[in-house]
Amino acid sequence: MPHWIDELAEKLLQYLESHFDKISEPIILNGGLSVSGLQHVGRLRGEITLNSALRYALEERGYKVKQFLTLYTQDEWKGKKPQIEAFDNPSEARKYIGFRLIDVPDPKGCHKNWVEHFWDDFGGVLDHFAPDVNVITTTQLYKDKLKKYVKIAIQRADHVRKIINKYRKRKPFPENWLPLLPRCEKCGRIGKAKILEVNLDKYTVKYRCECGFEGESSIETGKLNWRIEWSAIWAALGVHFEPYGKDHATPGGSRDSASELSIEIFGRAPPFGTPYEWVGVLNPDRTKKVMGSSDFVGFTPRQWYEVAEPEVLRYIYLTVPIMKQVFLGLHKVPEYTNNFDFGERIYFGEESAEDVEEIKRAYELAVMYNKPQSCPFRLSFSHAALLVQVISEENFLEEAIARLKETGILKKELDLTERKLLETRLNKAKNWVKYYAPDNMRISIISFEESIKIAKDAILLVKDKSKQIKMLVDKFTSIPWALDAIKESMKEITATFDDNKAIKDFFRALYLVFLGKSFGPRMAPLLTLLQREDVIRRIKLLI
RNA sequence: GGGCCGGUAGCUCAGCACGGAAGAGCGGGGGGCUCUUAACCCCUAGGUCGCGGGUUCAAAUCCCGCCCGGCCCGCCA
Repeated sequence: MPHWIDELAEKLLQYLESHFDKISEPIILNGGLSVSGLQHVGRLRGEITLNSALRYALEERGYKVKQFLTLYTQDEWKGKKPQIEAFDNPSEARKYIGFRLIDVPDPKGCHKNWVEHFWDDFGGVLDHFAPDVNVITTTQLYKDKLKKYVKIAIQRADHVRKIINKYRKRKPFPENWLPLLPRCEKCGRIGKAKILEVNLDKYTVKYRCECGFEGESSIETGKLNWRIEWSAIWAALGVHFEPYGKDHATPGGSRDSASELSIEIFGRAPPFGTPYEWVGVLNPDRTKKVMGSSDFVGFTPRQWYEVAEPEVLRYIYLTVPIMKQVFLGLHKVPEYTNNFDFGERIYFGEESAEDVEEIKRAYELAVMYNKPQSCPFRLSFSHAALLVQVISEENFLEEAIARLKETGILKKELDLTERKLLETRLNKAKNWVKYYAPDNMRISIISFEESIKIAKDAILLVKDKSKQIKMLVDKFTSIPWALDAIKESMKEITATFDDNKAIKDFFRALYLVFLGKSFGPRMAPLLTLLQREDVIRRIKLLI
């Protein structure tokens, strides 16, 4: 069975053939986001990943494609509780209620405004999740491409009204209503003013605002009503495809009405589309919550990018059917990465499974233009997470490679691509350990005081070995403090033990004294990272 | 009132569009690795496939009804 992206591509091409005169190129894909708050990772699902994968599929079929992302920056800032609380001074924040998003100041003062502040954690890393996305704002569109369609909408206001009123039986708009929300120049709020007169030649609107101010402002600073706005954007950008969140998908909902307006008012077939399900957060305590921008629930693409590879997220989104809920938690990055690696091995035929074709395609669409030539060496994420904790900071890539060879996990020389991939993964793992790793995956040396306490138990494991341990201490005092010498010394000691059980107990005792638990990373490399004196005084506790 | 998604092993889920002896990963348990990792390798899950009907030689898979959970829309953008 073909991947759903390919099915979508075929359907889109059919739709374009039957609803547009011919398939005009480039094919325009658009997505839309209102920057009402936290720009979470869920918004990468439909508006970014889906579109970019679709784009890739269409390009494979020989079409030119352009991918847009429209930011709804002209929308009203509603001042929901979490939005207000984003400010240090909530009472002051209330005065921005009704402002356009673009006019609300940055609550933290580090960017030009609210939009730029919250866009940063999404837009700043967007390239890594999908290349060549043309990001535009409605604020900009109202100054250029949208003007023509704003005029049409106003000229055909009565027709617009009749269509929209079909969808709002309870509160129909009155006659002489215009689909325009002007911005008051005095109080700064949008959509609070009654329109008195529109001058399309000057492109201005006279209004009387709720605040009492009567004035005239440029239509550019206001906006169209939502449904007509959506269809106007389609017309202005020439959109052929746009996915939409499930909130728009209800029959008779905003997508349906916008489609009708597109045909009736702008004489243009609406874009093809598909609804998509929202994404939720999965917390380590297993509670779940749907991600929400203005509710500030979720985490951002930047947060993902710090601890995980972007293609891993793309792989998730491309594996799960688009109408199914997905819950994501950053604590599960190792698992997600494993799944991605699995897909990669399937793709390169290193492993077999059922439904191979779909897995292969999901992988291909996840990596797109960054596909390696052949199946690269991959270090499992959880192993990487442990490894980064026991190698030194500087030169960590070389050290990691040496360690991996030593333990037999890496058996060949890495090429440049593989080195790069490994380096990336180690870096992600390092951050992941810092922020999200559960305690039992953290390796940390306990204090000497704790060591003394725990030694009482540890010593029971090696109670008849004090002679050998003394010998070890002697060796440790005299050898050069380096990996090989440490390893040699330990081998010499354990060689005198009677059985495996004794060796195991010996190591358990060591782990207890250093880590406070009876297991841990390979001991010798760990010891090289510690001070000789510290190692010796702790081992002495076992005598 | 309308719409979507889910209910399969302790957990996360795959399998259902083309019905044919209940699956994977993780966790848990056991073992291996001339040296010790939660790396890597091997073994181990006996679960009313939400419930009830129907179709069929055969249903987790198709049809009908119901129950439970999560979510969206009901005229904001």
